[in-house]
Amino acid sequence: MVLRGHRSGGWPRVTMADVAREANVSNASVSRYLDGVVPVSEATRAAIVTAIEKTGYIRNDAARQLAKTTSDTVGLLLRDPRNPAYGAMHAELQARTAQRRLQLLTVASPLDFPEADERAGLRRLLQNRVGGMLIATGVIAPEELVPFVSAVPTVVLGRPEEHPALHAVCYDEVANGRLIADQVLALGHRDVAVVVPGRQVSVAEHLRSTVIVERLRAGGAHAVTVPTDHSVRYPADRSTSEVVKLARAGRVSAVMLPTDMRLLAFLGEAQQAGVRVPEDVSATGIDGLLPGLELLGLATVRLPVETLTRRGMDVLTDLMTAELISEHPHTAHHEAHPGDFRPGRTLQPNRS
Amino acid sequence: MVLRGHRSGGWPRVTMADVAREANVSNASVSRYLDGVVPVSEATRAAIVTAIEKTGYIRNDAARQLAKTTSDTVGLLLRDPRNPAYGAMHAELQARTAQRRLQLLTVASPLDFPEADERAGLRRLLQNRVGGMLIATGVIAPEELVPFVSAVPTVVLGRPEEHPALHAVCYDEVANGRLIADQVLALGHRDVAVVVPGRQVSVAEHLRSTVIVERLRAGGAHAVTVPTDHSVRYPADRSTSEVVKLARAGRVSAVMLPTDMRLLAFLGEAQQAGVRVPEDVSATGIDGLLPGLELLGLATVRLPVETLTRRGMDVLTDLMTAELISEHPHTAHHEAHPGDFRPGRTLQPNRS
DNA sequence: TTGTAAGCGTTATCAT
DNA sequence: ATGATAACGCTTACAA
Repeated sequence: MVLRGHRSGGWPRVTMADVAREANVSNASVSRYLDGVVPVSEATRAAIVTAIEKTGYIRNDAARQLAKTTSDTVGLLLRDPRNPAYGAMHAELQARTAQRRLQLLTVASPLDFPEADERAGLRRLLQNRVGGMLIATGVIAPEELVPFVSAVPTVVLGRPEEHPALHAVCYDEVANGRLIADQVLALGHRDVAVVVPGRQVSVAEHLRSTVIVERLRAGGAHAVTVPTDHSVRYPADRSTSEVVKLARAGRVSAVMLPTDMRLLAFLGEAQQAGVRVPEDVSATGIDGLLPGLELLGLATVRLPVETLTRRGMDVLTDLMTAELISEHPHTAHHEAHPGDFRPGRTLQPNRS
Repeated sequence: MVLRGHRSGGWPRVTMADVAREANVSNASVSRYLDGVVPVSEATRAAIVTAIEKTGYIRNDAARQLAKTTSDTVGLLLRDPRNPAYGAMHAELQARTAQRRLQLLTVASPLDFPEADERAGLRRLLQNRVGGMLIATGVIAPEELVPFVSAVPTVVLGRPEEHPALHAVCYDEVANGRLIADQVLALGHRDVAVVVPGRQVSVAEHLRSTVIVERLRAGGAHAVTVPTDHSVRYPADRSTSEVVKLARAGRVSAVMLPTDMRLLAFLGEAQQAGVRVPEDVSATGIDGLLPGLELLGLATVRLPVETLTRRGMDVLTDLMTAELISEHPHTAHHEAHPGDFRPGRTLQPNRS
């Protein structure tokens, strides 16, 4: 499909030259006025302003980007807008970029073909010559990311990243996993089911779950792992039914899931199967970002989105300006931010 | 802040000319190969492919856009990514644009300064010379939209729009309001509180609520309206406490809110105030898009996002191709899609 | 099928 | 402070 763009239909596009002619000044003056950094005389300013009003001129960003070799657009690769955890991140980043007078260009990757699409999304961002990139908890492997990173300042956001060439501001998934595992242990649970997504599903989820399992075992509990290769789409995949089955059989007194969306899925299936939470089995998630969380009484860890996005933007802009002065640190920046445990009625002392 | 972009730091940018030189062909051949529509000989194809591999070339989209006067990017103005209703829309649209080999450029407007920011967002989209625009339930007035619309094919999405110059694919808020009001009436409620947001908060919400009020009154019920000038941020604004007060005083047997997020806020405050839902008062929302909906048992109307986004993209691409052949319909296209009532335990027969 | 060259609408350099 | 004019990297007639 070939689509005609802006030039079509309506009036012929008005360019900067039109404005200049209308205002009886040079092209350059208009450009300078628009930039606002070099001062122009009051007379020309006035002429330009009215000319712009009259013509309805809007600056062509493509031409601008081509002429400047710099960009004030930040690219965001976003995993799944449907998931409130990413929605919150998107909203936060939007606000923070606006604050810094930067643009945010968002590319979302549909859940269904993550790998291929994240690569394509990355390319699209690069084609747009973004000045910096934010990778929000993608599934793409670090090695694949590295070649891109040499082209543009990039910060991996949210997902734990140890790669020496990738700057990262992430959730402290190790701390988070321990935090909630300790709560479960403290309440006397000794037989616990844990859903463990593969790392190709989500690096973060995989890490959370494995940490939880380790911690449970270190604490003397018996942890039953239930693997899954499916994304957190609600409603659920097979691992959920698996866990419900374990609960119904009384084989576990608690069920732990790496995200609140999965917890929701579990609660839904449990309800249908007649398994009561928390009477029959306790359950926990991680996120703390779902609207309605408190009403449902989800026991979870609240991720620090606000801190994450703030620090992420800090690091990225530092990087972008550092490149400006050709200062290349050879050690990538890594930082991790733990969340807070949020008690909820889905997690109760073990009564069995 | 001045930020250096792509050109900085890493290697000097490789251009199409570099690829052409490497492959011993002309610039034009490379361009044609990349476009894929005009065939090139096998020999040149092979040479180009290896040259691209070797150089790591990535096409500069700004230059491309400048040279073509058309764009295959669709701009999306999105209200609030934190709200699952918009998150769902975003995800859907992402998938649908990808399907049509179009790009989706998203600009989100933070809740706090809707009016000014939506105008700015629109400008940004236009500066990017998008080939089409999707306005997802903004708050900006139709009159303000019209001048932009003459520049680019535009479809208003989700929010009810009657303006003769604006194409719109929206939720049938009248049908939705009636649908749920009828349910409440049928269950014998005769004293009902309705939260009514101002139209400057949200055109859609305003309409939903006023329709509900009308319908209730037409059905012989007494409707208490509680106005609000605040956005649907959870937790709540004063109108929520107001409604809780009415419920506690026993002045109403049901409370109706124009969105599920508001319903959530109400449920939260009610719980804290010791008002039981549905024992003391029934409550309804509209959306049906919250994850965990069924668990909470929200009585609501499920909005048809899938249909909306599909039709929206249909209309937009029609418009974009119609402009191509200079065919200008003088009557704007309007269509509305009703949702489905979803029963939930928050809505019960009136027992008072 | 391939190459040449004239734009596309800005910004930036260098005079003035 | 302002005005020419050369990039910027690509597409697309038009020629060959």
